[in-house]
This record gives sequence, C-alpha cells and structure tokens, in this order.
Amino acid sequence: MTTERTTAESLAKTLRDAIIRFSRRVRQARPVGDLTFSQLSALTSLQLAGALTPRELADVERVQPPTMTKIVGKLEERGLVARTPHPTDGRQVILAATDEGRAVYAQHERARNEWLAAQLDRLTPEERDTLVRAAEILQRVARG
Amino acid sequence: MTTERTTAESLAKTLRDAIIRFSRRVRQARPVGDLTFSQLSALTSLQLAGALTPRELADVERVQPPTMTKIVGKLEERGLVARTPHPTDGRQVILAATDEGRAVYAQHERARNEWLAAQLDRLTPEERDTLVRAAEILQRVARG
DNA sequence: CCATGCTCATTAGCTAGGCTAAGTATCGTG
DNA sequence: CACGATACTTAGCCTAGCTAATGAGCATGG
Repeated sequence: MTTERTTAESLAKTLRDAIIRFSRRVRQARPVGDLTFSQLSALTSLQLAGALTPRELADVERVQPPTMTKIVGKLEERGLVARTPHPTDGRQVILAATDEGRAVYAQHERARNEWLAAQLDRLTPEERDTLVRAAEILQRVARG
Repeated sequence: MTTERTTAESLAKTLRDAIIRFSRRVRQARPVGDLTFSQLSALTSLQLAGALTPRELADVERVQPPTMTKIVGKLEERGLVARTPHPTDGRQVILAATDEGRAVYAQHERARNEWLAAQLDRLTPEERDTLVRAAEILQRVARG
C-alpha cells in the first residue's frame, strides 16, 4: 500500500511537471499566428464527431460552456465553424465545421504538428509505442 | 519511412489532444483557490535548484522572462519567494523559496496532487510504469 | 577612463483562455 | 398554462502567455 501510494504520488508530481513543460513547449512551436491550441483542439473534436452542441463540445474538451462559447465565437468569426439551429429543440445549437474549416484545419493541423512530429520521429519505435499507450491512459484518466 | 512518418504524425495529434485535455482536467482539480499550476511549478523548480536567477527559472519553466517576472511577483507578494541581489553582478537577482514558501509548498503540493494520485492509484502497475517512462520521454522532447 | 554596446530584469500593453454568476430563451410537465 | 429545468450566451474577472520598450549595470576597445 505504502509503496503503491508513494509511487502514485511521485508519479503524479513527475507527470504534472512533464505535462506542463511539454505543453508550454508545444504551444511555443506555433507556426505564424494562426489557430491556437484550444481552437485547433475544438475544431478537431468537431470534425471527428461531425456535429455537436456547444455543451457536448465543452464536455469533450473539458471546459465550461462559456469558455466554449468564446472559442467557437473565434472560429465562427473566421468562417471555420457554423452554428445552425437544432431541428426540434429551440434552445440548442448545432455546431459543425464548414468546408473552409475543414480545409484550414488540414493545413494548420499539419503545420502545428510539424515540430512535434519531427521530434517524435527521432525517438525509437519502443519509445513511440510507450507514448501511444501513455496517451490512451491519459485520455482515460482525464475522462475519469 | 512513410509508415514511420505517418506513425509520428498521428502520434503527434493523439498526444497533443491527450495532453491538452489532461492538463485542463488537472488544472480544474484545484483545491481551494491557492497556488496556481504555474506558480506551483515555478516554486517546485526553485526548491529543486535551491536558487536561480529569473532568466534561469524562465528557461527551466519554458516561458519568456517577462512571464516569469509576473509569476515570481505573485509568489513574492505572498512571501513565498525572496529576491536578493546578486553578490557581484548588479543586474542579476537571486530567487529562492522562503521558509514559508517551503512550508506552503509542501501543503499545496500534496493537496494539488491528491486527485491525480487517487486516479493513478487505480491504474495497474504496468500502466503506471508506462506513464513513468512516458514522462521521462516527454521531458526529453520538451527540452529538445 | 569613458563611450558604446551588450545583458538582465522589469514595465507596458496586448490577446487568449479559463472561471463563476447572471440573464434569456425554450422546453416539458404537473 | 405556470413554473422549474435546461441550453446557451453575456458580463466581468483573473491568470498566463507573448512582444516591444525601458532602465540599470557590466565590459570592452579606443
């Protein structure tokens, strides 16, 4: 118990530090002022899901609804996402990527990941495999 | 080549999404309005290193110097960090945690990690091991 | 021995991203 | 059909990040 508890605690710290530095590093590697981290992530989720309500998107992205309103607002201003009324429920809204959104997404996704992909390319296959499995575990923990 | 490149690219995306959601989740799990994520991280680095200049701390934390000035400012206001003049170079400043800083750090570190440690406790030993190795790799990639 | 240029830290000013609380519209039900 | 619940937005706040500019101190070449 003690051992396992200790392991979990020191892992928590190590992991937290690794994540914060890593994500700052990835954020810095932004290709000329375009989609931000959060905007790209939201757009990704929208494309994967096809269409979502703001609430659903906020849940997927792990933010509060007002935060998602802001992010979607930016994307809508740029014509990358469209809001359409829900067919039966007047309170709800359907969000979906526009054609332009999909196009811009593909471009920036690539540019955004370029630096990171280059770094990952230099890892061994075993290391990449470790990261693949870690990513799955992190998603699960984040969900829980 | 193609295969490995593809692997690195899809891993980049998966990893990015996992990290952004995970870090948002961890940020949310803040115990009663105290040290923020960034403040705690800076304080951790300071304690590990003993003492650093603002520039050095900014480098470790992967932020720009003005950003670190702000973070340290908050910590200093609360008496957790002290600025002392550099003995020989009048331009530089030495940052170190105060006794109170060390005490508060220990408390909040524990509270902050509580939720995360609890989640990690529920993983299998193999999964935790994967995360330990992943954290090491991420630190290395962030550094590179 | 001092003028000039570099480095360190800070200040100023901006944007994004996150939150809570409150407001508004719509739904659904007793 | 009134009233509570739900969905989204608005308002207002704070932190975290950035770049550009400022000011202070160092170091060096003439």
